[in-house]
Amino acid sequence: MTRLREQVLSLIWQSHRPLGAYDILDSLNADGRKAAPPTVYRTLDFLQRMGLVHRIASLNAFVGCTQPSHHHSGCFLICETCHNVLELPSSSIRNAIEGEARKQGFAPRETVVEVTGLCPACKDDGPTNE
Amino acid sequence: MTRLREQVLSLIWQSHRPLGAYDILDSLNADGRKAAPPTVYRTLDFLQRMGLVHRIASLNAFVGCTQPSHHHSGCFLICETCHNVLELPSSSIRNAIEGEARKQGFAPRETVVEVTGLCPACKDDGPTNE
DNA sequence: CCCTCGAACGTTATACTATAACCCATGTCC
DNA sequence: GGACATGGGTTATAGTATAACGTTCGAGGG
Repeated sequence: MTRLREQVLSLIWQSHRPLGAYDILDSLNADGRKAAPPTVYRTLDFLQRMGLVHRIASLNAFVGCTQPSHHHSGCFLICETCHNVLELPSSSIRNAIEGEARKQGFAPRETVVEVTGLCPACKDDGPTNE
Repeated sequence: MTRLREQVLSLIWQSHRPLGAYDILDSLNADGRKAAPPTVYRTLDFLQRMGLVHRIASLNAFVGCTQPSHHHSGCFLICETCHNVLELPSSSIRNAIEGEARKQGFAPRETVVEVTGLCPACKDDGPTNE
């Protein structure tokens, strides 16, 4: 765990919503570091391999993992209004999906589950928040 | 359904594996049409709205829908070796996921389920195919 | 001690994906 | 025939990601 990696992980954790790679890049540079895209992507790759960060494919963005202990990727609820992301543990869903895949003779390696919609707060606020 | 839309849909159907927007663009232009990216993206948007085409978020690519009758998005098994994609109907999985989301007070609008791994053929071929 | 090697990161350039904004042609409906 | 909606061409640019190579530094072996 180097200074750079700590710095990126901390940025991601502080945000509580998905950050784009270039958001991270800008923060790093605002912070005095002279970084270019490969630096950020390499760091994100590392953090993903460590299970500390997830990539949200629907958004091309990155969030902190809420349960770094389990390495499995989660199931994400993505609010279209406030852009917060909630990670569900819900390995049962994952198991169901991968079981279904195996029934087809498919060998699953990684599973992405991303639900887009409205989070409780934004749903109740009605259209005022949009 | 215009000529352009038929042409794009036909390209996607003929390929049986995800096509990038720029692959489609190149095919169109090889075919005599003078197209630019917005033309392709607009057409893809239309075909998605019609439920004829799905976007694979993990790949930034597009596949034909195998069941255009049901509008819901499917569950995709993506082979890392041969790049074929199998769409599972499996609305039960979708229901389970969205039920789980609603339990959290979340109002789901769209759900992405993408499983990456090895398809039956590539799994059995072993590493020879890689 | 010096050498090698690998990991981490910097640097430059470029590839790939997607959209904004504006234009014009055509068809429909009153 | 004028108003308006739709489809699609055109130009430019924004946003996301990687290739390829260089530099530094520390660990371990001879």
